[in-house]
Amino acid sequence: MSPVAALERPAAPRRRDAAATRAAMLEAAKRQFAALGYDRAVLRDIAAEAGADVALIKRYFGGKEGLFVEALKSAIGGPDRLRGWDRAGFAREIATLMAGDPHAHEERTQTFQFLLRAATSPSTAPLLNLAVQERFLGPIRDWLGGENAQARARVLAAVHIGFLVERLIRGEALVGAEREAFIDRAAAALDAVVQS
Amino acid sequence: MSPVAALERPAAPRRRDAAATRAAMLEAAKRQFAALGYDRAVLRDIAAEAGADVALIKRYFGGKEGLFVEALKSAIGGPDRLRGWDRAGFAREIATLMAGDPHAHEERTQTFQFLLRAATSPSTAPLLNLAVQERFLGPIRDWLGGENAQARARVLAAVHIGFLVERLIRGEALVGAEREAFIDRAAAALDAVVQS
DNA sequence: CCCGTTTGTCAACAGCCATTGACTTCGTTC
DNA sequence: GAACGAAGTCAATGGCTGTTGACAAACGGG
Repeated sequence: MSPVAALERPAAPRRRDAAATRAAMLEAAKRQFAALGYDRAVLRDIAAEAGADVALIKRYFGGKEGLFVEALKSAIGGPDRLRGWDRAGFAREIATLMAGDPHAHEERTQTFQFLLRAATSPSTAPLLNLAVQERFLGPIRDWLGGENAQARARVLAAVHIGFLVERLIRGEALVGAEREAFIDRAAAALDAVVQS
Repeated sequence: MSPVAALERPAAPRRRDAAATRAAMLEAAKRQFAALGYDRAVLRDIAAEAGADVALIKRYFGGKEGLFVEALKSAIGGPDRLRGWDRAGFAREIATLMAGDPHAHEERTQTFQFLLRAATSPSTAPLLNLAVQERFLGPIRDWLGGENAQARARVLAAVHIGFLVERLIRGEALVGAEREAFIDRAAAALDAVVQS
């Protein structure tokens, strides 16, 4: 019934490669967790989507929670992601991003859903908190510098998150005058935090 | 172990009253769903907290989903928080709320948590969309007034939600100097939107 | 070519939980 | 006060899902 991996020419079931299957499972996990949330995501389905067996999840990740943490880290990315941002363009760039681009946002949206779901689920919130602290708040704090960097980083993260959620709820991208107005306001809000 | 309804004098098991037990179950459901989310919330516990039996949930609400929807409606219909806010105090009030209060952060954030967690349940997405539009975006827009009210309302709602989520992830309330700094910055960010 | 190790597969288990229907008790009406 | 319906209780059942250990196949070095 499901169009999972129906047409994956069964003649070449992928040469045995632990790293590859591990990566495939991680990818599938990100998709499933994003779409369904932690509790509703089913290990069997994740494994199936990756073209692997459930038992391997235990072997490679220890269990469901381990898989989730690993997927979370993979989704958030490394702590050096902020490198190269400049203060001037930052606010408007983020704002434009959040207004929504009709194209090319598939992957980003998925990551968001993933993070949002993780945030709103009590079972995973502590895990997310840890990851955010290490890979988001810390780097942003350092990037901001100056006084009260920690608190400002918190606020910045909150505002950022807010735009992501709004974008997610809205569903479609903004257009025309409303889009311009939105970007202006959002950039102003972000700048208010970045500029001390 | 759990301090559910242990001390509800068992001598007076409540005179038979369908409406009352229904209401009690709804109240318990709101609490449990807010605290645990849809999936982790257990009907047995909800019934127990309401001092009723599980089977009645089926009879009165049709099932778990029905109970959830009903609880959501009930939560949405709560008091309107925007009434009486003035432009001057608004930002700081919200910011303080989001910093977290070591005490008394039960009732106030429960509804918000419930709504946020509900956002991840596909079956309630339309319901929630409507609620956000009617009870959040609409009032905020009217309250803001002036030019580009709609766009500004979007941004304001987004920032607000962002703080909610950040609070949810963070888990604990802020204290001391960081708390003060956070409130200041958050208020500034909100003000940047409110003041046209 | 052989053997140990890695990789992948299979089936069963065990716990949790919503659902369900039959049964009992209470309240009300005639 | 008898009978009917509503309110509440109880136990069992069935499905779902994470986990687990035993087994088979492939790989690679000696």
